[in-house]
Amino acid sequence: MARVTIQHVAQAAGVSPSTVSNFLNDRQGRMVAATRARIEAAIAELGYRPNRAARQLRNGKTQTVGLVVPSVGNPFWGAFAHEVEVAALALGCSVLLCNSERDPERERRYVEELWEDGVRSIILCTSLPSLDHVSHVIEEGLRLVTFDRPAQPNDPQSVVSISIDNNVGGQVATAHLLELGHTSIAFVSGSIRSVNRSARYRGYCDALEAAGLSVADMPQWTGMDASHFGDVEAAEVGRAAARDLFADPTNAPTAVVAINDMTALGFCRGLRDLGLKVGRDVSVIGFDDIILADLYDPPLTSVRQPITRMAQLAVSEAIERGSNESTDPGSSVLLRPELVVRESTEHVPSAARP
Amino acid sequence: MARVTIQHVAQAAGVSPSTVSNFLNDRQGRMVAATRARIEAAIAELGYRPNRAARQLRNGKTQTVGLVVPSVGNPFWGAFAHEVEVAALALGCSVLLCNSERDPERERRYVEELWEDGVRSIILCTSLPSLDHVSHVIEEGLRLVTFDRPAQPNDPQSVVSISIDNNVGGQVATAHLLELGHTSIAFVSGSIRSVNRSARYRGYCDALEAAGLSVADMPQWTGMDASHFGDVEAAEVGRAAARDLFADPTNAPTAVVAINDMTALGFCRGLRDLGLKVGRDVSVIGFDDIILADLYDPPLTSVRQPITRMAQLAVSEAIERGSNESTDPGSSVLLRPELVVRESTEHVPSAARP
DNA sequence: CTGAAAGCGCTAACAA
DNA sequence: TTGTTAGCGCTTTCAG
Repeated sequence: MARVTIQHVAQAAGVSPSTVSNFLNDRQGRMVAATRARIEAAIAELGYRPNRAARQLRNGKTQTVGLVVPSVGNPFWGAFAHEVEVAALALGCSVLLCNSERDPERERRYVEELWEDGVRSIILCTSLPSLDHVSHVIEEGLRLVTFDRPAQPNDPQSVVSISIDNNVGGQVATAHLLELGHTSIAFVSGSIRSVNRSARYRGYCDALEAAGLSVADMPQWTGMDASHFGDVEAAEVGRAAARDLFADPTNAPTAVVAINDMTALGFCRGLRDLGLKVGRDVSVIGFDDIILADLYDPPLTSVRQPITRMAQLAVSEAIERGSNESTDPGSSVLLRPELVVRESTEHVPSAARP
Repeated sequence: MARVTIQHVAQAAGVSPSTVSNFLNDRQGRMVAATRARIEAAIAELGYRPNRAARQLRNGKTQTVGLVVPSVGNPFWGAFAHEVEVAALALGCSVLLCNSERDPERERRYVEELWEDGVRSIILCTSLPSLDHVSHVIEEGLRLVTFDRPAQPNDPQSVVSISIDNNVGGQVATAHLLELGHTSIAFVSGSIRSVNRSARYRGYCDALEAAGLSVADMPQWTGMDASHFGDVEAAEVGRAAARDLFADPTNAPTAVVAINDMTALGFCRGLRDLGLKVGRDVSVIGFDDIILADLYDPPLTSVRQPITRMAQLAVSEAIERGSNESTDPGSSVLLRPELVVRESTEHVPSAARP
């Protein structure tokens, strides 16, 4: 059977194509109930489904929302992508998924391509300090929602940001360790050259200082070089950090704040390589609270991001704004992270006490 | 600046639009070198990019490949989606991602919608015994590649399947446990109502029988009911299985083959709840070899699926077939799984020996 | 070897 | 309140 078009529906309903089009586009006020009913019936009977390509060609836009994540290979982003897809589906949209590998150039290319393909709403999971690489598209009218990156002073007006308050997250994580009696706490991250990471780091510093401790006195791990930017390697970073930090036992921390759960898990693995026991010997706390945090042995203490809620927010900002104007453009939504205490953090080991 | 169309290019190159179109569609034999060069120059100068919507409207197809996975929330599928995206990118295609939650109805709807939207190539990660729910679209010309589901006798001719040989996988896993001296080996799965799962189960049975053991003598876990079909809950399944199997210690296994790594990890977690130690007390083996298998404590023995290779195959079958006709339609590619031995499997504990 | 013209399915002026 | 019409940007016969 051939494709059924708006013409067929019009014919079957005894009206003109434009009336059907009006019907389809929620301008039903413009027609009398009987007409509406006839169109409805015709659509149902013929099993008509509007052709997206034609619609897009005509309107210059899709019903698709673009989602650019660092990498779905990382369980956190996989879970987030999943939530985004669920939320978008509820609003009748599909999701075009792209992995940026945290490469600014790939981010730019993807955003541009999506734009060229008629995608007018993009959720960009980036944490680059600047949005310059995509600002020209924003100026043309792209509705951009950044995720995991609070708004920065120089961001274009129209951008909305969804993220947790990473500074608070860093503080909460560190404070938890301090309360357990730790005074030698390292911060482990592949690179803190991104706004959310540096916010977490600042939270860590703030908490330390509030406790009268100096960051300079903490065991330092200078991380891997910037070329290891991908999220797939997050676990590798943690593992390397464990190896390096404990190479000199006199300078080894009793606790660690990891930039995310994958890094934390990698760190735990590294500890294991060294014959150290997570919790008993070294406390480890991560960020994100991915499913695996609870599955791990020992279950990992983590700072939870409420991804379901965040995905809903991101999608509704991306899709519905313009019609709803629910949030002020240029604003940041900063959700409160939640500390989930499990067994990877324990009181400072007695041997290390004064 | 306004959109640059094929017209502009034509004008700039001093030719007609149709010539440019010919150029674009690799019919360059139809024009003299000088013309070609002028068009190339014009495209470069104007920064022309063809409009996909128009192209699609005209051709009735996209450059997009649809990917339907059970759920990117499961790290295995996240990793696979990532590999697919990489492979597609290399071929100039984008990926439209859909989560079926293993619901046949959602699978059907997604496949239909993708088709309606002009997507002509779909990688469907399903393990439903029948493809009936999408066969009408296949008849209309959909290029379908199934993943994780070997071809079945009644499948439409044109379908190509990519998967590992799950039967062999099940055998290898079980044989490994047998070699370690285990004789009480349970099989843990949420449901084996899918072709790949039942193949793994059969492999398990085969190996047992080859060793002169009877499946009926093994501790049985009858799984959760079919409503728990999602991949997100895989870990829950494992955890529940551990609780149930060890409720009656006289009937507890010394080793377990889990249907996948997430279930295996959940099982390990369940063991921990019971104060049992993975490896020492109970050996656990999973399937997939997700990144986390190596990160876990103890690192998980697993049957690896070569996802990078599989993703490449799936994408090239989905996109390039028709031009290439590389593989016979209707065929199955069955890759060999690889046993990765780590520390979650050990010799049968002495207490359990005769 | 290249150009002119028709039309894919839909929408938004504008007319009636 | 509904119909007519003119394209959106591209490809593809069919003439030149």
